[in-house]
This record gives sequence, structure tokens and C-alpha cells, in this order.
Amino acid sequence: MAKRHLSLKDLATELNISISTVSRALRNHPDISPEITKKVQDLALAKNYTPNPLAMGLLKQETRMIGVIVPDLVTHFYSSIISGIEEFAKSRGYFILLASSYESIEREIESVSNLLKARVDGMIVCLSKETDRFEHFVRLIENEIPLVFFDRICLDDQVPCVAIDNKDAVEKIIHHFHEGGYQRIAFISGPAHLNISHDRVAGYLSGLKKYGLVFDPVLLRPCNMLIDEAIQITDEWLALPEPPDAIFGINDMVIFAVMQELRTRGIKIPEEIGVIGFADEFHASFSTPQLTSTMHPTREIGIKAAELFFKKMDDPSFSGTVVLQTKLAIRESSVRK
Amino acid sequence: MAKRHLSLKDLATELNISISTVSRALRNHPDISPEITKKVQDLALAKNYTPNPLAMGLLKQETRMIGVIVPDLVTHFYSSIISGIEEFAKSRGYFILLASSYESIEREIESVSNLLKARVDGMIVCLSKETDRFEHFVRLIENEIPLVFFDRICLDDQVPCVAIDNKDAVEKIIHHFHEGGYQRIAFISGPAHLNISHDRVAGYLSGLKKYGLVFDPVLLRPCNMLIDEAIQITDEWLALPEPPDAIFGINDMVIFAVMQELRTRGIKIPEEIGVIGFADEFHASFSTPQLTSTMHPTREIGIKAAELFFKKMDDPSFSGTVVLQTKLAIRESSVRK
DNA sequence: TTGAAAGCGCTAACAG
DNA sequence: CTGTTAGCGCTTTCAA
Repeated sequence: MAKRHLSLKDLATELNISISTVSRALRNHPDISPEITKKVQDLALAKNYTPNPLAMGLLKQETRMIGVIVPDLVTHFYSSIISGIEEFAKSRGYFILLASSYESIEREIESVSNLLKARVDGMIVCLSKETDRFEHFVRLIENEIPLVFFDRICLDDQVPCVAIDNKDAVEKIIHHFHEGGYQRIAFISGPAHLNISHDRVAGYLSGLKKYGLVFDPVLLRPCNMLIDEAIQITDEWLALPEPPDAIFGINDMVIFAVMQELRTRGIKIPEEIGVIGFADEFHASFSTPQLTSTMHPTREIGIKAAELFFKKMDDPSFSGTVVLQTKLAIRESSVRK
Repeated sequence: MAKRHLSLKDLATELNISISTVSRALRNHPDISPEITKKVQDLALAKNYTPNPLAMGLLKQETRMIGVIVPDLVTHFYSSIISGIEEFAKSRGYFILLASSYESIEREIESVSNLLKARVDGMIVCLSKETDRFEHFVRLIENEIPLVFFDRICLDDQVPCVAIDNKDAVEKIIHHFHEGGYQRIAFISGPAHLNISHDRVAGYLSGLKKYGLVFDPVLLRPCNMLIDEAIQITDEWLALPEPPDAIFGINDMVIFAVMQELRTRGIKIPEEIGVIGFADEFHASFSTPQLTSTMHPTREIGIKAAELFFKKMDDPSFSGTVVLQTKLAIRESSVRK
């Protein structure tokens, strides 16, 4: 903080009045005479006074900081959501304290603890891919610390959540593949304990059924969202007597790995195998072929999460999941000419 | 902050000793008897006591928070650097307060002001593309608030900076193009007032000279880093009697736009026109053709910036620019078969 | 209409 | 070795 910032005391001394008068004048307290009020406010403005949030925080028992935990900072999906959260939070005079779990439950637990030490007023969290137990969050709930989950969610009976309509998103994918004449649609899913995995698997099953396609268990594979795994799975599928003619994956990482592998093997997309991802605009448009993908309303997710956070602050009993719709952006990778 | 966190007073009351004894015991003050020290520490551990940073901050006049301002949150380049800063800061018990300038000088100024209001201990900043005056930073310097710039830098005689070797990076590009037999190398640069622009232009000129290539002013164009502009410039170049046979750009945005435009027109990369970007691993490897590009040591930039920040905290007179080297990752887009 | 005093949680100088 | 007190910057009774 360096050179001491201006304090109420400084203003009071300069004007030869008491600190409490200055305090009141600054907040337009009706008790204070108009002249003094003006004098104080003018000086404060001229000297560029801003209240010390530490002092306020100590007094009010709040920091006006929201802890945000994401699996990583570098994926566009998360940074875009963060951007949305930040925007909304700023409009309410709150700051964001950012932490990354690096997809590890240990570091997620550590982050919760760190943010607690920093005395954030609450947290907005997307679970790490490893997170399959929730005591660290239950503790927050017990202590009535406002909490909101987005995308990868849990405990949604007590915690406000923002999720996309995962089932519907996958049904849209199946529908689109089906319309294009693809028959054997393969799905690289995520860790089984994540809601995004099982909701999408549900959509996969219901989608196949809906469009009269056969479910072949071989074509549904969970994975830990690693590039090597995705390549491995692709290889195994291609070695099948009846390989898939369409593949979609749980995120862009996975699906770009699939595309690269197909390309290495000289397999034509979308002629031989159609491909669809859960990716973002930027990545999807610059790949070749351009990738058909489920577009997340990322900024909206962030804004909504922040909105729910403030609702939860106002009403501790508030919970419930807001479901946002996705859009399937159809590009080259799934459309045979 | 919800349900009041545990305070020293709570511990003191429970143990029937004074607050200051508890305070001292917790910090292993030699004056305190081993028994009491142990008793206090055990209780603190059991009850999960953590000191209130607001109280500490008020007392010590520090928040242990570093304000970080970047042009945007969603570009991999910045989020990766942020990740590096965060890691180093965390290891020293500091938090990051993130702000985005959205490439606007107005919002940059606003962010500086907001972070100041939040009483950050200092700032680490990458200038917005519009920033061509620096009073808002000069004010920080005058108030002895530690400041570090990275990538897009200024005031480097007073402020520690981290930059890449821009001139060398471009010379490497020219060298590589030259080796591949490319003759008319075009460069889409950035706003003239940014160091990254003029340093790279310097490298462009010296590189051409070094490898005996002719400098044609038509082939050097500044731009405001917008997609449409890049496309426009590409179009104009292609309409030239002697169009370029190689193009490189100031960032990935720009160069992907160029690639898309060339592709739309059916121009073959790298056969007809070679292309090189300043991009990141992820984007560059998944484009088709895979993009040759200058790799920034992003994480290292972040870590180094944080390191310099703490140096500056210790020594207010410290300044000087750390220059990091880049690597040209040669991929398909610049290598004729 | 204004000022004095207490207290948010903590440390440090000063007493005992 | 331990306790009391003052003070970081602020708001809020309570007095005047």
C-alpha cells in the first residue's frame, strides 16, 4: 500500500472538525449542516479520498471479495466465464479473488481453504474433474458462506447452480448426425462422477433411442480428458470390425486430439467420419475442417453465476439450478458434401 | 464473511488468558512458556483458527494483494501469464486481484483507480493497445507503489519490465522465410506507439537487411489488431502487381484471419504464400496447416514479472528490463515441400 | 448539529 | 513470563 493513503483523520485535521463529522458528511448524513457537508466533500474530492476497505471490512465483517475457483485459468471456456463473473461483480462493487484447482481435488480443497483465510464473502466454483467428494463445500454451507456452482455442479439441493442443458445439447448432436446419415455415433465422455458426464450420457442414450439408432456400448467411452487417452480410444475404435462413422467428445481438448489422429491416419473428415465437439467459437472456426460444436453461452454463464451469488447473499435459503441452453453451431466437420 | 470467523479473543476467553498472550504464543514468541504456547497452538489448530487479514492489513498497512491488469482475460497468452503470476504470488502468500482493460485506455485508467481503492500493495500490468500516455502509472510511481510491466511496456527507466526479445524474434522469422526461398515478406504490425510494434518493425528492417532482402514499404502495415483489418490488408496485398509470398503478423488473431482469407481465396499455404504467427502452442498446432509461430515463454513471463514485483517491493529504486528469448516453432505453414 | 468513545481483530510498546 | 493499553481507519451509539 506504500505511502499511506489519505484517511478520515487527515481530512478532519485539515478542516479542524471531528472524524465522525467527516464520516457523516461524506455519506450525506442529514444531521450535518449543508455547509460542512459541502466543504468536506469538496476536500475529499480534491484530495482524492477513498475509504479504506480494510477498515470497512473489519467493521462490517465483509471483504466484498468473491472467491472464484476454476479447473484452470488458461482454457477459453473458463476465462470467458471468469470475465462474465468479473463484470457483474464489478458492477456491484465486488472484486474477484481467483484460484485454480488445476483439475486436482487436493488443490481445490487447498484453494477453498486459502480463500477462506482471505475472508472472501463467498465463492463461485466449477468442480475439478477429480472432485467426487464434497466435504470442503459442505463445510462452507454449514458456515452459511454463500456458494454457487457452475457447469460442473453438485449439492444442488442446497446450492444455487448454473448449468447448461447437457442432455439436450447431446440430443441435438445426435439429431444432426442422424440427419446427415451417420449411423454409428461414438462418444468420448468424461469422468463418471461429473454431472456433465452422466447428463450427456443420458442425452446420448435418449438421443439414440429418439432417432432409432442402435446403442453399442463399445462406442461410449469415459475418459479423463487427456489428449493421449482420446487418441488411444480413437485408435481402438478404428481397429473395430465396425468402426464408428461419427465421433463427438466432451470438450475441445479431446475432440481436437481425435481430429489430429484421424488426420494423421489420412481419414477424411467429414466424409469418412463426422466430428463434433464441445468447443468455443475461436478454436472451432480456425480448425480445418471448421469444427461443428456445441456453443456454450460462456459469458452468460458467468454473469448468471454472479447474479445467483448475490441472490444467495440476500437469501441464505435460496437454491436451485438455472439451466442455460446451448446452440449447435454447424460447420464443416459434420456435413458431408 | 458470514458466521463470524474465530478471533484471538475467542481463543483467549476459552483459555482464560489474555489476547496478547495468545497472539504471542501463536507466533512462538520466546517470552511465552512452552506449556501455554502448546496449549494455545493446539486449540488454534483444533478450532481451525486463521488470522484475520483485514485486521493485519489495517495494522501493517498492507493487503498482500497484487493488482494485475491485462488487455483481456480470454486470450491464452494472457491467461497463461496470469497463471504464472498467480503461482509465484501464492508461494509468497499474496493474492492476485485481476482486472481487464479490454484493450481500452479508459478502462485501464479505471482499473488502476479501482485497484488503488482496493488498496493493493502494487500492480503488474500489460498495457492496453490504446495506451499512449502514462500519467496514471506515473502517479503510482510518485506514490511509490510497486509496479511492473510485461510484454507491452513503458517507463522502463523507472519500472521493472519483462519483455521478449522482439527484434530477435522477428529476425528469426525473416531468417526462416529466407532459408525457405521466400522473397517478398510482408508484416502486419500493431499500433505504432507500442514497444512490441516498433521493436518488431526494427527486427523486420534489420532482418531484411541481414539476409539481403529488399524492403518494400507497402509490405509493412500497422494495424489495430482487428480481424477485419487483417483481412482488408491481406486483400490489398493480394491485389498488388507483386503480391507478397510470405506473411507474418503481430499476434494469432491477426494471422488466423490472414490464413482464413487465403483459404477462402484458394491460395495454398505454404506453397504459394508462407505464413508465420505470434501464437501459442494450442492454437498453432490445431490449425491446418499447422502454424509456424514464435512461442512466447508465457508462464515464465508471469513468474518473472512476479519475481521482479517482489524485488521492487524490497528495493524501491530497482528497475530495468528483463528480456526473455522466444523460440520459432517451425510447423507446416512456412515450409514448402 | 457536532464530538467523544467504543469496538471490529490484531500487534507492539510498556508495565508489572 | 503475562497482561494492559494504544492504535491501524472506520461507523455508530451516546452525550452535549
